[in-house]
Amino acid sequence: MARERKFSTDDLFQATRALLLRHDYEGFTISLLADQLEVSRGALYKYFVNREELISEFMLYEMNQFLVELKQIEIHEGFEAQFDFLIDLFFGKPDTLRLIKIGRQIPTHTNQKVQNNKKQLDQLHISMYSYLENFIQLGLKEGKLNPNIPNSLMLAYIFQSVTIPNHFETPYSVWVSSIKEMLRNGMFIKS
Amino acid sequence: MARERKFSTDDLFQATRALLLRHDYEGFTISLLADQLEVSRGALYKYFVNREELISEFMLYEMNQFLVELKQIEIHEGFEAQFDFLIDLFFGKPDTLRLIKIGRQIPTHTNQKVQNNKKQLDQLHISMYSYLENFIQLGLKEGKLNPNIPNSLMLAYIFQSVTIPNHFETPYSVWVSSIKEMLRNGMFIKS
DNA sequence: ATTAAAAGTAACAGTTGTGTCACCTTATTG
DNA sequence: CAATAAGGTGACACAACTGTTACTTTTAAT
Repeated sequence: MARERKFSTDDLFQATRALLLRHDYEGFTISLLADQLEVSRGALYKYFVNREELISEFMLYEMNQFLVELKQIEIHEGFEAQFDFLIDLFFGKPDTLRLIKIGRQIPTHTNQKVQNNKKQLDQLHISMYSYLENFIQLGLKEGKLNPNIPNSLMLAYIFQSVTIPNHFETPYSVWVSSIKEMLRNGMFIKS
Repeated sequence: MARERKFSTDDLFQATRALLLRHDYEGFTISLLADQLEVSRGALYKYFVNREELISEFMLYEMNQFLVELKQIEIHEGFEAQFDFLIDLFFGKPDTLRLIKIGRQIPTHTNQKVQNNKKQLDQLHISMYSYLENFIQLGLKEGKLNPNIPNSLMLAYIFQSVTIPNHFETPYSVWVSSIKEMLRNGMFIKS
């Protein structure tokens, strides 16, 4: 008994994704989204009550997807294998990592649903960190990681690595292995 | 024969600085600036023709100041001393590094003066990189740096280090020395 | 004291965004 | 084929910006 939709929920999320990546959190507008989906702005408000609700909803979707993939880290035996898996995962999804950062900007002052979504999102964030924390713990237990460096710092470097712009267009495989080398042994030559 | 100003050029730049840091490039508005300086918006337009011109002007000022300090790297003898100087400089001025990034967002589509300021700013950027490039070259010449890692990657890690949030509030000196350790030798234990 | 330049103001027009609403359109189902 | 409910539209009110302008205020020089 309903009219046919001009776009699917998937279309909606995909367009949201693309626009968030192109224009950042600020800069993302409902008008842009409506243009992208070729509907009026009014139509979009049938599916969410405001911008924040849409974005928080989208971020939950995105984050859940990412966690499914990150969970695969547990399949890999040993720290070295997990390290390689992690770097490959992150470099295979640079956009996802950027989105996770962008998603942190959702403001707190808004309706109940958004509050709730933000709470869930925080929970997913914590899940993500606990996977990574386990990874670090394994590395320490195997005596591979330097125990003097704070865990959060090691994780931050791994995260940041993905976002470093390859200005001089070093070939991808060289770039990635340079980053692994940098993370493993730093920039100094062992003396 | 002129009336006394309610704010100095220095006040203007200081307020611009604080607001850019607080609100980012987007988010910085002339209204906020006027409030901060306790003048009307109209008054501000006596000193620049638009937002972009103000910001580009400010960035030139900021960048020139920074380069004066960075130039001091040449005083230090040897790569190790320069490395310590650089880290200390960067960690002493985390805001300045953020501003330099923010300054990269000035749009290209605007008046001639802004175009010109942007060109000058690019020039200063190049100057900055050439100091850093010399630093890297020295490290390579002294056989201290790993020649397999692209220079731009090493510089990126040094830059990024400053912006890593110290979430768990590790004491400052521990934090900085952990970062030096990470940059020097990575997170893996030497085997 | 007059005057003119510089500094400052407040109101205005224009743009771009948000969220809402009455109304129209379309597909299903009874 | 009529009823109905979901999908969609365009116009509206509102807010926050930007940049402009006619006008007022202050101050130093003549």
